[in-house]
Amino acid sequence: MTAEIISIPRAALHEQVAHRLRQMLVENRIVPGAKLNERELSEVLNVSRTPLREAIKMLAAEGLVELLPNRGAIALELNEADVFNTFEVMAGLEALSGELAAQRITDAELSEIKALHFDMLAAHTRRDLPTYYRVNAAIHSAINAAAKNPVLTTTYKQVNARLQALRFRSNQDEEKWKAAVKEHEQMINALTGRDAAALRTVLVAHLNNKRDVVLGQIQAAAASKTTGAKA
Amino acid sequence: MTAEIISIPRAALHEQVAHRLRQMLVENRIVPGAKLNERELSEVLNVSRTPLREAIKMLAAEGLVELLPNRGAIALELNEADVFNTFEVMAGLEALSGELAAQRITDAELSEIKALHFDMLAAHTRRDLPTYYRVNAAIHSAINAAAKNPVLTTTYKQVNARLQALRFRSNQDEEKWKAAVKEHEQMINALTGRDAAALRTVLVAHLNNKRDVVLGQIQAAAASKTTGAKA
DNA sequence: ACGCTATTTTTTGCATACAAAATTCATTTG
DNA sequence: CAAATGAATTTTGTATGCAAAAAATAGCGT
Repeated sequence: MTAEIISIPRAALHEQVAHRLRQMLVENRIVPGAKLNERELSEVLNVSRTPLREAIKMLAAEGLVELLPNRGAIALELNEADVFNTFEVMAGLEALSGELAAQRITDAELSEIKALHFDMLAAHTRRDLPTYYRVNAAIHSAINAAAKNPVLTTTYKQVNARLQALRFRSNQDEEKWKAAVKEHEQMINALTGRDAAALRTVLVAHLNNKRDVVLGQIQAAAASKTTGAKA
Repeated sequence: MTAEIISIPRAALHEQVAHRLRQMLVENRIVPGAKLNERELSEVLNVSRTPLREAIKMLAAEGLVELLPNRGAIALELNEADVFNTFEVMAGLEALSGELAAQRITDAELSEIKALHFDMLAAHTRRDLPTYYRVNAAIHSAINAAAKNPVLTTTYKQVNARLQALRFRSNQDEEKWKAAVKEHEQMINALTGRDAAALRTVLVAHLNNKRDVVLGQIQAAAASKTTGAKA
């Protein structure tokens, strides 16, 4: 008697393809502005064009790719204004997450976030940026989860995904990094005190700073490009 | 010489289909929970199943339909918790719209909103609910536009679309209607004074009341259904 | 040599065809 | 007669084929 042969009726093909494309976009394996060639992708992903096209339509609705009539799809390309606007919405969604989380978080959830906070401090102390990024995202995700609103979570993830692609791996300003860690401490305090208003304030400030860092990097990248300096 | 035969290279078929399906869903021509039969719909819409399925995938990504593996798609069905959560997010998005609008609105935009406000008062005085709804939506839309953030507008529309389907045509409580109009007056005042904080407060309260009205109607509908009373 | 146009090639968009899964319906059996 | 089983039908999911549009290329003239 084999235990559970029906491993799991794995997700539909178009779902798998959408998932893999999302990864490729977020990891910059498909760079912003790049064309999504259907024949090429269907070969790489080993599926026919039909489920591939269905997946691309989903990504378009999610705002990860742009559909050009009769010219296929291209990976989302954000100009400075787009980044600014997207961060503005993210700040609003984070603020809402924080407000609700402050009201609804359980002690267990709060403990876990505090643990993650120490993980983050460790990563910061080691100047381990990748781990810092990962833990940082986990903390924001945990706050969002504590808000206990699936609609908010979905909306948050969808908008956030558009920004993931431009998560520069380059080290950010040491001073700003310190400030970010400081803000995280304030977040923990606000959460512990179940102070919704305070958490909103901290999160909005935090997101605004994040926005400025990213915009600064974009401007720096643009400048080095025009002057011909290498990355 | 015929004037402009090439009217406009009309949108791709899957876009048209998505648009029409959205309408059918929002207007409750496809009721919540109903199956979207592909053969049936492709006959009604006079397209093959390929662009139809692409459109359905887009609607799924927008959250207007739910995809059931190997069982097609069904129109979004919201339980009370879903409605509550969706309104919670809408309140956050409205609040953000208001905050930004208070900072960025032009005198011309403000004048137009004031004009719409009078249209709304007229509709209220006439007890003309359909017009009231239309103008009401136009005002909220105008505030959103005044925020001048396309990402916010898109997100707002997408989440709001999920609630459109349950916009009951039934008359709401007279007292609550009056309260809603009162809130709109406060909105105008806050906008005129460019008072972002005040507008946020009013809009959140306004959305919470809207939420309660809708939830009340859902509960009433559910109750009359179980008791067998007719609508 | 350069720019413009015509032709080929590629690519997208839609329709159709086929396979697999789910649903329906009839039949059988307790 | 009800429940269960199994075949027939319907429906979804994927692949392929074909037409139209866009892109690339070659040819032409200046």
